[in-house]
Amino acid sequence: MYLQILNGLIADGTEQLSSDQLAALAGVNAAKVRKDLSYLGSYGTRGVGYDVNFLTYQIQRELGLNHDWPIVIVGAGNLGQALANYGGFTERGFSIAGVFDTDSSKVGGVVGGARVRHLDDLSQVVQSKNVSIGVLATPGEAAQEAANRLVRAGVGSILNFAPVVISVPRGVSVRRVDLAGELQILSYYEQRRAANAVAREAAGGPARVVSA
Amino acid sequence: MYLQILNGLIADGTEQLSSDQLAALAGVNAAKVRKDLSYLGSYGTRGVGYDVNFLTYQIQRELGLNHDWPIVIVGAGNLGQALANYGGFTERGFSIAGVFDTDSSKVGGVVGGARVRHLDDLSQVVQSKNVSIGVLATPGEAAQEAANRLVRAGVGSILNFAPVVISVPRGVSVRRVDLAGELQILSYYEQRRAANAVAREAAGGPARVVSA
DNA sequence: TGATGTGAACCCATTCACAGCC
DNA sequence: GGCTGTGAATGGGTTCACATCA
Repeated sequence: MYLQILNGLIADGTEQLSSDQLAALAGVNAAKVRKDLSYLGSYGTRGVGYDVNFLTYQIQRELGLNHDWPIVIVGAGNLGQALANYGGFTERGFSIAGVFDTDSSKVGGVVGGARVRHLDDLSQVVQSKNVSIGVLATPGEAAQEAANRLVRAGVGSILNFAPVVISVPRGVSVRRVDLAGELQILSYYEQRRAANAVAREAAGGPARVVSA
Repeated sequence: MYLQILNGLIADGTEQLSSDQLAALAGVNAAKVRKDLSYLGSYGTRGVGYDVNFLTYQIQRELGLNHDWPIVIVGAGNLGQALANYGGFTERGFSIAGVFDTDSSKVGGVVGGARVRHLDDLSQVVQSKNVSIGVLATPGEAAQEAANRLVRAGVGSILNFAPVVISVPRGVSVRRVDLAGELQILSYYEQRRAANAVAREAAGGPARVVSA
């Protein structure tokens, strides 16, 4: 998140900022910002703040973003196509080494400027292009099998967009993005908000509102 | 996450499960599962476990998922189109009340079975269809202005897919999904894994591997 | 016996508060 | 004076351990 905010500041031309300012932008405590950044080293200047460009560079280096990471996308359905077309990945240093599917009506088609290949070719591409990150964008039913294939092919990390929890061998990292789940969380807030509104109306007094 | 796992179990036909089993599936501690579920009430049976269907219903009710939530999608680019086409939202009770854009080349087109409308019509749709959740899928430059419009239209919660942090008035909830950011986190793991592999090779001994 | 529900203990991220430095 | 960097204090989420009950 800090990195994203810093990128925005660079675009604006800002060159210096204090932990206070960064904290306000990130919506966190200033002490937390300083503590977090202190784990990277002492890159601030007392009395002045942090140099935006330098700090950005240090965070990128720590995250391993100083070189390109090739990724593969498994699943060329709605979501897979969107992710392949989505410029945000390549913009931030993740090149798409291949898009894969098992559906013969999809294989051979072009998505995001690349031809869709059959999942059987996964291993070959992962190994020849040194891919270590895979994106899972299959339907739920196919997700576990696709994950198995990714692991067997040698991928070490999986970003799972499928609406199921997958299991992987120890040592493989998984992050799951549950798109509908995010909406569910918001619906919870909205339900609380609605309940509060009702309570307020009944009491005639002010009521607290749920906030993220 | 519990809900998602439970949905999978229902599909499998599982009817009972213990906190131990659920914990294993969720990758957490069994005590945590029991503590979490205890906040909903005492819906387990000592010596037996939890009834999958009943527990699912209780979680859904708590999250406010016992009725449909209409949502609007702002931004009909790659990501917006994908989200509109993505079946996962409607499947889980989020109907798409409208897709909006400011680009005249997109307005009037059809996405996800619905016509794309101009952002100027946002307020009208939000109010007539009682929409309280908005999905932001615009480019970064347009995100803040689109968020302002969502808030003005009366939306109370925003799911932000734009690659920037937006600010909203107090009382409005925002959740941000940073797609590339997720990959960045994985790239960090991979960098560590690579560093460990090098260290192991140098030492000739076993090395620890980073895991999520 | 076996698994839940929960007070108490624990642990670690967050915050405070201030010394240290520009 | 102003802001960083960090030891110490805090607070709350997580885990333990066991009373409780089917």
